[in-house]
Amino acid sequence: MNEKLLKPYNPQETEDRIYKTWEESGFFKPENLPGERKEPYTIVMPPPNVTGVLHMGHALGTTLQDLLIRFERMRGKRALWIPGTDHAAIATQSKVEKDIQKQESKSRHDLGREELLKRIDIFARESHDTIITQLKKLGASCDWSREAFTLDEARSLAVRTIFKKMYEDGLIYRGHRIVNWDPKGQTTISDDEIVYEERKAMMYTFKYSKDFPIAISTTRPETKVGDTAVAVHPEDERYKQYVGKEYDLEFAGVKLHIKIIADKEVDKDFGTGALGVTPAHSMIDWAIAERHNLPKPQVINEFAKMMVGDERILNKKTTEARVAIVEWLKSENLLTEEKEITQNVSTAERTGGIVEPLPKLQWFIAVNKEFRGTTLKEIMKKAVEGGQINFVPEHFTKTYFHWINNLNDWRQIWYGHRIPVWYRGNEVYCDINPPENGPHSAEASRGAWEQDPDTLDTWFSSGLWTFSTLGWPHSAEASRGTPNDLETYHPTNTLITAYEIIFFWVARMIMMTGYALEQIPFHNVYFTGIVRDAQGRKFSKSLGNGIDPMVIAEKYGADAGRMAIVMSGSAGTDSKLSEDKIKGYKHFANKIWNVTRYILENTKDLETPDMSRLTESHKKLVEDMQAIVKDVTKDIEEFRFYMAGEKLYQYFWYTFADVIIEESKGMLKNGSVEEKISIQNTLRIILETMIKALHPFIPFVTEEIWSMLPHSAEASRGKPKQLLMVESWPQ
RNA sequence: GGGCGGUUAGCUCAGUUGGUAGAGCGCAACAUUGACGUUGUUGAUGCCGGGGGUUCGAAUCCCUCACCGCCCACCA
Repeated sequence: MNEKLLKPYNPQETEDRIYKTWEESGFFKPENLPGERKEPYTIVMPPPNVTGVLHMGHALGTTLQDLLIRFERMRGKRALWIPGTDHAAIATQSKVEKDIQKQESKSRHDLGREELLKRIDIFARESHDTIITQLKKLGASCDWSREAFTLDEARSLAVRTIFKKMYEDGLIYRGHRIVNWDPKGQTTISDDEIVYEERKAMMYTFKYSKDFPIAISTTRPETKVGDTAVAVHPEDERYKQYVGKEYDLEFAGVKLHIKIIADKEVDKDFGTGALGVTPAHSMIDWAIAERHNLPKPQVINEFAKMMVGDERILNKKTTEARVAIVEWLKSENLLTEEKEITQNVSTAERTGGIVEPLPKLQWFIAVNKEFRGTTLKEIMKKAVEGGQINFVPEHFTKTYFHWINNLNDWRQIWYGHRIPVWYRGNEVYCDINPPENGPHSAEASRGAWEQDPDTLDTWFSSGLWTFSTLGWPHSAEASRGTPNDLETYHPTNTLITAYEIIFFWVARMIMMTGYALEQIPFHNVYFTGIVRDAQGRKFSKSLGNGIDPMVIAEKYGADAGRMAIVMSGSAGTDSKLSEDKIKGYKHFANKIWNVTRYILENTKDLETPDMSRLTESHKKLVEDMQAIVKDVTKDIEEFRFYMAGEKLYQYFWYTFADVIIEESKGMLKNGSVEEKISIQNTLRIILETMIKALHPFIPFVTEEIWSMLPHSAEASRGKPKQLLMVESWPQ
C-alpha cells in the first residue's frame, strides 16, 4: 500500500502535483479525450476582470463550472471549457488612474493617452497572470490553449465586424443624449461612479415674468435660461386652462419661448405642481422634451459655465449665475418663496466634482428598430419566452422581462475597443479597417480621416463572448466542409454567472448572438448569488472581512474550499461562508482518505472487485448506493449542486463509513470465507463508485486516491487504467 | 414610484410533484489504544413570520397583513 496513506491527507503536498498531471495529460483539450465523443458540452467562462485577484465570488463560479465540466467529461461528452479574462474597461482604467494619482500625483491628462495605455497594459498583464495561477489552484480544468482576452486581436476583429454590420443595418446611430458630465475631471462618468451627497440647498419658487401665469420651483434657477416648456400633470385642475398655450418672454436678459404642456411624469404635489422643463440639463426634462417635440438648447458648457445671456451671467460659473439670477428675480419681484431643503447632489467619485448633466454626441444601439423582420428587443425576448434559454432559478425570467427595455448608455473612455468609425469633415466612414485614403495616403491633402476617439463599453465585446471565443468571424469564412469550433461547440450549454449582471451581460449576449448568428448563446443560465461572510455582510476591503480563496486553498486545500462553497447555497441566493464550514470539509477529505486506508488494508488480496461475488444482502447495499448516485446525477443535471453534494456527503460519512464499514469489521474477523469475500468486494465497489461520484466536487483528493487503487473497474474490462478525470461516470 | 426575493432548530440553510419536519455547525452526556480524536454512540431544541382560504391532509397551493433584503427609475 502507498505509504502516503499512512499519514493524514495532505492537500498542500497533493494538489499542485495532481493539477500538473492533469495538464500534462492533455485532457483539458476536448480533442485529446479518449474514446468516441460526439456530443459536445461547452462552457465559456465569464471572464474575470483584470483588475486584481480572484475573490470568493469567482471561486464559486469557477467551482460550479468545473464541477459541470468534469461531470460531463466523465459522462463521455466532448467537454470544452474556454477560459478568458476581461479588460473591464472602466474599472481597469479607473484603478490604474487612481494608483498613478496616488503614487505620482499625476492625472491621465498629464500622462497622455499613449502612456496611460502602456501603464494599463502592464497592470492588466500582471493581473492576468495572477488570475490564471489562481484558477489553476482551484482546479479549473479549462482548455488553456483556447484562452481569450476581451481586448485581444481576435476579439477586436469580432467587435469591428459586428459594429460595421450593425451600422450598415442602421442599428447603430449617432445622436445627442444627456450624459453625466464631470466638469472637474472633464469626462463622462457612469452611474456607478456617482456618489450621492446630502447637501443643504435653497429651493426657489418664482415666475419667469410678471405676465406668466404659473409659478415653478427649482434649486437651480440658472438653468432656467434653457427652459422651453412648463409641464403640469394632465389632471391638475389648477393648470388645465393653460395647457397648450405658448408664451414669449424675457428671463434675466434671455429670450425664452415657453409652451405649457401636460405630462403624467409631473408630480402634482411637488412644489407648485408645475415643472419648468430644461431639456438639455436634466435627464427627466430631456425625456419630456422628446415626448413633446420641444427644442433642447444647451446653456451650460463642459466647464460648467453659462453659454447664454448678457454680462450678468454669460461665461460665469453656474453657481455665480445662480446668485445673479436670484438677485434679478428679487429686483423684479418675481420670487415668491425661498426654502432650505436637503437634497442629494450627484458628485463624481474620483474628483468629487458636482456632476453636470449635458447633452453629448453618443453612439446608440436602436433596440426597437426593425430589421429582417425583427428587432433586437424581440431577439432578447423570444429566446427566453420561447423556452430556448432556461434560467436557473426560473424566477429571474421575470426580472429579465421587466428590465429588457433598459439599455445603458455608451461610455466614453480610453481603454477599450476603439469605435471603428472615421470622420473627415462631414463624411463618416465605418468599416472593419481604417479607410485606405487615410491620414497617410496621397489623398491626405483633402484632409485626414480621424478615428472616433471613443471606445466601446466593455459589454459590447463581452456580448460576443460565446462566439468570439470560438473563432468567429474567421471560422465562418474558413468553414468549407470541415467542422470548426463554432459549428462544433456553439451554442454553448450552460453559462454560470452572478445574477448582478443579468442585464449588463446576459441580456446583451442573447441580443448580440441572436443578431450575429441567429442562434442563442447558451441553453441554460445558472445564476449564482453573492458570497457573504458568516454574518451576511459583503466581503469588502474596508471591512477587512474577506476570505481569500488562495489562503483557503493553502490552509485547507482547494477541495475543502470547493466543497464548502458548493454546499453554502443554491441558485440565485446569496450564500454565507465561514472558515468553520471549510474546515469541516477538510475533515471530509481526510475521512475519505482514512476510509481508503482501511479498505485497502483489508482488501489486500483482492485484485479487481466483482459484483458476482456478493451475497444478496451486500448486493442490496450496492444497489442502495447506486440509487443515491442516480439521484445525484439527476440533481447535477438539474443544477441542484447543493443537494447532490449533500447526498454524497451524507451517504459517504453516515452510511458507508459509520454503518457499512463498522459492520464489515465483524465480518472480516469472524465471517465465513464467502462472507469475507463478499464484503471485501462490496467495500471496494462502493469506494470506487463514490470516488468517481465525488470527483467533480473534490477533484484533487479523489484523483490522488484513484491513483492508489490497485485496479480500476475499467481494467477489469481489459482497458488500461486511466486518470479519474476521464473515467466514466457511475451508472 | 416600479419590480424581484426572503421569513423553517441557538446560528447558517435544505426541503424537487401537498402525505406524520431535515442537514451542517453549535450544545449536552457517554465511549474509545479502533481506518480516522480531522472519531464514534445517544440526546435536547421547531404553533415552518401573523391571519384567512382550498383540501381527507398545507412549510409546500390561493388571498391578506407584517417585517427584512435586493434591483431599477426618480428626487424639478
